[in-house]
Amino acid sequence: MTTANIRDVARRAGVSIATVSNVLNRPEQVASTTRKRVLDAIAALGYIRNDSARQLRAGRSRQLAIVVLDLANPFFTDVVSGTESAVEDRDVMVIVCNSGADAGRERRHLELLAEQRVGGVLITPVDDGPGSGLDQLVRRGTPVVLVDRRSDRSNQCSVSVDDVLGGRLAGAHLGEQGHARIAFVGGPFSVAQVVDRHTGFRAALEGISTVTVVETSTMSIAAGQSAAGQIAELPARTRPSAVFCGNDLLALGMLQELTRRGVRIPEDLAIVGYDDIAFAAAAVVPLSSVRQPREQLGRAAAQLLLEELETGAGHEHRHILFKPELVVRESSSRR
Amino acid sequence: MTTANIRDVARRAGVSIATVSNVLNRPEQVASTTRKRVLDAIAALGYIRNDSARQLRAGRSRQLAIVVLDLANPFFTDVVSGTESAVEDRDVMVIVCNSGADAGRERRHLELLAEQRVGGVLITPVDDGPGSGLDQLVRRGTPVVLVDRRSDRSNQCSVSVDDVLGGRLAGAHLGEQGHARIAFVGGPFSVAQVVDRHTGFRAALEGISTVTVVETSTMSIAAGQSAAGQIAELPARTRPSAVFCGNDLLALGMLQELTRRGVRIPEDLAIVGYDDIAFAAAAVVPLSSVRQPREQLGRAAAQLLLEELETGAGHEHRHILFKPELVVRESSSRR
DNA sequence: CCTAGAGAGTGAAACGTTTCATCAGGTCGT
DNA sequence: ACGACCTGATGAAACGTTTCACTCTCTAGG
Repeated sequence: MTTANIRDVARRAGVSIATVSNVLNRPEQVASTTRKRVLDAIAALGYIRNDSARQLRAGRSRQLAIVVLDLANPFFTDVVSGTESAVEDRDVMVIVCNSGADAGRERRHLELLAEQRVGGVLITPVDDGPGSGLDQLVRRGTPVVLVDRRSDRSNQCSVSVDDVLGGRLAGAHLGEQGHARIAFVGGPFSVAQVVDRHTGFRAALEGISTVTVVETSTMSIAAGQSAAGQIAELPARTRPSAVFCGNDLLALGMLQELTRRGVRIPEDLAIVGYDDIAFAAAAVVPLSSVRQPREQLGRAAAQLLLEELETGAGHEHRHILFKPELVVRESSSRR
Repeated sequence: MTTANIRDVARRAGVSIATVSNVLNRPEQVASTTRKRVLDAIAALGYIRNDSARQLRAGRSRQLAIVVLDLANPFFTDVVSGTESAVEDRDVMVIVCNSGADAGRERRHLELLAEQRVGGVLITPVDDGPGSGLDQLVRRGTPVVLVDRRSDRSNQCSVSVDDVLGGRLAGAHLGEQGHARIAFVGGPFSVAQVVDRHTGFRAALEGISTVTVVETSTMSIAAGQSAAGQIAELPARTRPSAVFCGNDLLALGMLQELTRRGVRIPEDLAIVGYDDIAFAAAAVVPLSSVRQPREQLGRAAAQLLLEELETGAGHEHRHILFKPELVVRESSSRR
């Protein structure tokens, strides 16, 4: 299906292609009668700009990409929805990519994005070490904003949430409730978020209660279920009376499996999750959780990126740190 | 940041640009020593193909798009993950768009995709009437595959699941359990899925039990909660002893709100959902649900699209209909 | 020794825009 | 009446590929 091009439009309207282009890009510069003629021709032919040509000429594209760790986690879909709202009617397209926490997939995505010459990338990276796809992208000069991760390097913006504080909130809350033995469930400890949340958590409970750690290999519902098994099988005197889960998926899996085993939540064991995804509030035992401003995260990141695209070279990289907020629900409130 | 050119590569390798292009696209046609020289130059310069130019020349792009109704619904993220798996290492990029069930957003997305000259589109349409963005796209010759929706027109492929059968499975199951009064919760009835599921459901219960309908305006957790309120407040003698929800979000909202009001699931009231998203199985009272082959749906749709792209004009449109499967869990099993 | 053909490489056109410098024609002030 | 200026329109170059038709060189077969 060979689509009409700008030349066809020009011919039909009896003007030059430059004029058609002007109608499209600087309508005020062309006489209204000509403009009308051109617009009619466009409508008649069903002309649609060819963005490839546009980009080629412009050197850069009007596409942004967001690469998330796990599209199946509602946390990330909310972040995505935040960035989408930030670019609404900006004449920009957002490409959503899912790395699935796999470095290979991440690299492949970034390569394709580089070939597309995307204008910029929002990413929660799996691998941002030297030589990684991300590293190369940044070095090539593509604006990149890290999402949900503070950047160690200074050649990029980042938007993140204070995970240490989040952990501390959870810790303080459970401490106040008088729990003497508490578990932290999450992992792997190679990911910064886990470390930070754990650190804050521990700090808040220093000298107040003992904290045991159940390390998981992922942060999924299934991992939560199996961690629940481990905890339920501990001898009664060492079993914790509360757990803090590294995210809500873990917490939901935990909640289910413990209930199945006859452990009552929160009477026998209190649970606090992290992220405050919609499913946390909607659980049969509504889940206490450390809320992250998910949409805001995505929105702020997009704004930073757009800003960088506009200011260009003179841009100063910024690092935005949001504060999380504890939402107490039934799963951790002693009645 | 001006990136290296194919011309730069050619110069550095001491060959013509045609040869560089050959190395990239038909490596077997160039002598191995030259090839090596070119590859070295590419590596040294960090050359990256410019896809805009490539597309411009080729006339079409190597991008597919999938436009979903609601990215926050795990059902759709699973479908997306299915299509992603189908195009793995196909040297194709999938663009994920979220219409959010909003016709305006859908149209805007489709316009941008048309400008990109995407190779094809997978879509669960909000609006596919004449004059809609989708209609125009198809008319321009872009291959389109409908997802989770059977197509009335014959100029496109479609992949869907037999919703009437799904409704029937749910109905038969609840009928067998001896429920005399059953409610169907879902809506709006302007969407085909709702109508079909309801139809099948009713058909299975014909003459067995009475079915009342609670129509909702969306299929969200919140809608489920408010529907639960309505049902709980019915006088005891007309209150149903089982409900079938149009999707799992509704069912989860329902499950929570009813529990909160002291209704025991499944003893006082049985619940069956639809989709079988991960959160259904993971609920505290594991949710019975009509399972749709979510990833398969996405995968099959992508395969159909790829097939159409390869065969070109001679392509015969196909309509794939999957069969759903009832998964009985605690929420509907009388013990 | 001559020619056919294979193998390897190349020049140039084409894809569809945008934009810059230029031009035609008209208006205005002096 | 004449230059200065403005408005609106245009021709042509450029963006970075891919590909077609072509040339050149070398080998093998007769």
